[in-house]
Order: sequence, then C-alpha cells, then structure tokens
Amino acid sequence: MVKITDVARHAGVSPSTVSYALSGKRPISEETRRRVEEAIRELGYRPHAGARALASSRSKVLALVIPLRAGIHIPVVMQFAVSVVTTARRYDHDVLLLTQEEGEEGLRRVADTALVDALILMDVQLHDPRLHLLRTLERPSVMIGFPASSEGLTCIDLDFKAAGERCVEHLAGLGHRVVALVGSPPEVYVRQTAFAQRVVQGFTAAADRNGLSSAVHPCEAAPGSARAVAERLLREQPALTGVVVHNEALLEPLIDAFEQLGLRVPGDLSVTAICPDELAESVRVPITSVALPSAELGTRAVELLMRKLGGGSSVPEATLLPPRLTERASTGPRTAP
Amino acid sequence: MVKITDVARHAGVSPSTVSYALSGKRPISEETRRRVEEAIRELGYRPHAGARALASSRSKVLALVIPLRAGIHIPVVMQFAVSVVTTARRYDHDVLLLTQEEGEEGLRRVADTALVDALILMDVQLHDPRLHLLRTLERPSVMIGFPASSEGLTCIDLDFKAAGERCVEHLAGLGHRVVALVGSPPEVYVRQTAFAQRVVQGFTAAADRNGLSSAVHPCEAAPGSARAVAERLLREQPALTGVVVHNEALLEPLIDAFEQLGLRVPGDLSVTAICPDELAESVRVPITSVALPSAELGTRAVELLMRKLGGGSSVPEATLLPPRLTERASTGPRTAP
DNA sequence: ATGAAAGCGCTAACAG
DNA sequence: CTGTTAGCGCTTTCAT
Repeated sequence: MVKITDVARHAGVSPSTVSYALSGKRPISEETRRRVEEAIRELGYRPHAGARALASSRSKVLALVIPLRAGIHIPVVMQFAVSVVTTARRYDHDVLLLTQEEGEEGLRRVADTALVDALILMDVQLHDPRLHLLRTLERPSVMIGFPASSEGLTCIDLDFKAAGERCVEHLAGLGHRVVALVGSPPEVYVRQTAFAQRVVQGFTAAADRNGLSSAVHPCEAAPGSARAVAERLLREQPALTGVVVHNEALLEPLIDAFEQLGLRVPGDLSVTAICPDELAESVRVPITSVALPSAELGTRAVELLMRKLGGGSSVPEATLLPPRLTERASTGPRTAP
Repeated sequence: MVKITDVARHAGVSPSTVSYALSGKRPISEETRRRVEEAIRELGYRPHAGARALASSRSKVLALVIPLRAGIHIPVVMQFAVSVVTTARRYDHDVLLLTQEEGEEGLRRVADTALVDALILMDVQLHDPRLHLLRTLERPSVMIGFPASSEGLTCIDLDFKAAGERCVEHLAGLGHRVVALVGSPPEVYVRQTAFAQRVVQGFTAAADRNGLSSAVHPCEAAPGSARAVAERLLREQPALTGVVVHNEALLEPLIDAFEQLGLRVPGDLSVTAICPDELAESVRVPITSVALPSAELGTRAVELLMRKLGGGSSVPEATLLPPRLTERASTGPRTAP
C-alpha cells in the first residue's frame, strides 16, 4: 500500500505538505502543489480512511436510518436515500445505511464509535423514543418529519398541513362543496406520525374555512380495499364531488373503483392527492397533486447537516417546504347542481 | 472520550487484555473478563472505529452498490438492501450505500481508501465494465447476477433459465399448447443484462421440448402500454392460452387488459410470472409465480462475502438459486378444445 | 511556504 | 493467562 510518506519522498517534500496540499488547509506554492499532485498520480496514492478518521476525528460518513414499517411507500424511501447519497458525495461524504430496526442502540453505536459524523433519520414520530438520545448525542442530526417538540433538534419536511389546505382550496376554487380525505392506514395515526395528522388538520381547517362539508377516512393500503372505501365514501357523503387522497397505494385502485361505480373522474368526482409526482403522473387519469418532494428533502437534509458540521452558522430548527400543487387531468369544476 | 487505556486502568489490566477480551482472540480468565466487562459498562466505553480500522486493517464495513436505471423494480432493490444490512449486522458489519452512478471510480475509491472491506454489486451486465476492476481490486466482492464470464469472481442469482422453464412446464402440465413470454423492457435486453436473456432461453427451450408454440415479447414497463401488449399477443397468437410475465410493472395492468378484452384469468388464459411473491399475492387475481427471492439473495450475498473475508474456505464462483413456483389463482387447466 | 514530530486510539506481535 | 510495546497512516500543532 502506498502511503503519504511515499508520496512525500517521491515529490521531495514532507508528509505534512502532502497532507496540506490535499486538504487545502494552508497555502502551498504552485510548484510544490504540482509536484505533489504528480507524485500522487504516479503512485496511485489513496489516503487511508481509517487513519484519516483517527487523526482528524472526522470520518466523512453520514448515517441514514430508513424505516421498514408498514404504510410507508417504498419508492419514496428509495428516492430519498439516493438523493441523500448523491448529495453527500457532492460534499465528499459517504452514507452508511441503517435500518430503523436497530433502534437507539444502533444510533448510539455508530455515533459513539465515531463511525459516522452525523445522522439523518426518517419516519419521525410525534413522541419518538429517539428524541432524547439525539439531544444528548455529541453528533449533529437532521430528522425528516416533526416530533411534538423539536426543541434543540433540526427537522425538515413537506408542510403537510399546508398541503392538505392547498388541496382543499383547489377543490373549493372549482366549486366543490362536499369533500372527503382518504388518509393513511390507521396504524400510521396510531403511531402518531405527525405528517398524517397534519394533513388532517389542514384538510379540516380549509374545509371549515370554506364552508365545505367534509369527512376524514383513514384507510388500509391494500389495493383490494379500494372498492369498499369508495362505497363507504359515497354512502356517508352522497353529495361528494371532491376527494383528497393521502395514501399512495390506494390512489390508482381508488380511481378504478370510482369508475366501476359509475363515477367519472373528473366528470363526476374531482380527485387530488399528496404523493410523489411520479405516481401522480403514472395513474391512468393523471392526478392533480401536491408533490411529495423526497429528492429535495434528501438534498436539503444533507445540506443542513453539512452546515451543522461546518460549525459556524446555526441552522433553523424547523424547515417546512411549501406545497406545490400541479394541476393534472383528475380535477375539474363541479358540474352537478 | 473514554478510551481503551481508561478501561484498562479502571479494570486493573493492560490495554491488550481489554482488546482481547473484546475480540476473543485469546483466552481470558473468567475473573478478568468480568472485571473488564464491568469497567466497559461503567465507563460507557466504545472502541473508536477509525482507530480499530487503522490498527487491524479491517473496517467492518461492506459497500453495497445499488442500480438506478430504468426497468428495475424499486421495491426489489430496497428489499435486497434491507436484507444485506440486516445480515451484515449479524456478522457485526455495517453497510455503505453507493449508487451505480459513481461508477468504477466509486468502487476504487471505497476499496483503495480501505473505507470498506468488501463489495456487493447488483444489476450486473453481461459485459459489465466493472468486471476487470473487481478482479484487480485487493478486496473481495460478490455480484448479484451473472456476467458473460465469471472467471475468478463470485456471483449469485436466481436461476432465471430454470425459472423460465419452470413456468412453461407448469403451463404445459395444465394442457396449454400455445404460450407467450411478456418480457422486460427492450433496454434491458439491449444492455444485455443476463437475467432477461436467460428467462428467454429457458422459456423457449422448455416450450420446444414440450412441443408448444411460443413467442417472446419484450415490453415497456409503462402500465399504459398493457392494453396494446395484450392485443398484440392475441393478434399474433390467436390460440394463446398460457402467458409468462417477466415484467413487474406490467403484471397487474396486463391482467386488467386481458379481462377488458373479454378473457377470463384463469378461465380463458392462464398467467404465470417471475416476480416477488409479495407482488404476485397483491394482484387482484393472485398470480401463480416463481419467486424473485431478493431477501434471500441479500442474505446469501453477505454470507458469501463473510466466507471470503474469513479467508479460509474458498467459495463457489457461481451460485444459482433454484426456482420455487407457487400455485395461485391465475393458472388452471386448458378448457378450450 | 514548508518541515519535524507528536499524537489520534487501537491491535497484535513479542515476551513472559 | 497477561503485560509491554511497536506501529497502523494520517493530521496538526509548533517551529522556522
């Protein structure tokens, strides 16, 4: 293995000069830098990650904890992970993958052994058991999602409340008076994952504000249950003309179910969703939707972490991404009297 | 930070004894081990990963390279990744996530800097440009999938040829005489990803062997194209009664399309697939299928790597997992004359 | 602008 | 069964 002293000898300089030429932490003359770079190239030198981590107390690795639980749309997690890795690489960092399963012990392990410099957590719950640990950990972290109290922590997420409102406003603007929310699976509410509740809050608030009649239906993610859900909606709200779907797995089957029940989308029923743009576009009837910006969340999360690692500037505790609604084919003006 | 010398002092032993107590690499008396463990607990000691990697030339980290390209079913990748992480943890290793995007330079980087001890690659192609690099790398690797020549490398995958055969045998056994294969998107064949070709080989060979009339149709993964595919199949093979689908995204839409064309599954048409069991079960008509065992592949890949890292036993260059076909509702005996 | 040298915290001979 | 000690390869004061 070729080491820094080999490079130094080959270039006729000291090891520290090679180190500084690499890190740019102190000025190097043009001539010296050139010689060092050439030596590095000729010898194929690669600094040893462990040695570097030991000497500098920086591993240049971030931990990413991904959720495994039911009710979470896999492609969203995947896209988020890819975006985290890609952005981390832009900052010369790598990403260690952990599963939620490892729990607090897993976080403590990678943090305390200095395997990673910082952590990114997804699927944060209102009273997440990891909150206390994160506050005491000597390493910075960013959470995707909001707990009940984000005091002293850094959180980022789509503004789900605003997203729920935005969908209702859109429907109200089209003249709809009776709306329903098809929500996440019940276990998501039971777990008190904040984002599900927030959609409900926004949905309800906007409906009330606009004088709409509204109802909320938590729903299983099983595509087979779409028909039952559709029937239930119509039974409970016969005058229903506007639907907001916050349940990826149910979106497409629900459209099918409505049409099978003789309701045209958007002719008889306008449907909006909160979901990845990709999904909204792929449905047979492209869905007007508020985007779930998983790639942007990943990028932003890493950027926040880099600022925290940079040390200087303090970062905001809470970052809410404003909802962007894209009109597609699934919504239209109310036609019935 | 509490270090090994602190623990040693606290326990009244030498640092090496603590190290050995931790690694089990030499016998420790019961009494000493107890004292060391207690000291570790009382002080909350965690060995520094970088220091350990430097001194032992083992980072206990595996690299996992995931594909991003079109035509690859995301949940399969995700399930594989989770299984790799979970299994790696059982062997006290962690997993670094890399994207295919980083290319050969990415592999070289993590290997040469000793950031990782070994690598797992997915989505291997027949003439994968990374093959040569893997052979020269000083670190072991395992590939999911088979290149044209696996000389000196370690590969594992489902036996796709046998899987194709198994599906045809099943249909032949039910009396079907005219069968079709709905394959992966054309770009997958163009890239020469081996598994797609192998399914075709197995499908064709088994059809010929059983005297069946057969045809192969590479197909886009766009759900919207299902109808067109279904019509094409029936136009080209009017007597068609058996279909093998090797295209995750098209499976469900295809079933819908057939039924819209007035063909009952399995009444008029028997459908089998090569896909994750989870998908096969979730379709409206549960599909008889050969499982794509991504979780098992992940586990086995890690186990192979661990054996290679262990040094002793040499591992097989090629591992083909035999196909397991599960009968579900989508296949039945041929009814037509 | 560059060098010398002292660690970073741990492992693994080598000794007993 | 346990202790002593020499590094592992790099970063970073401290000098100059």
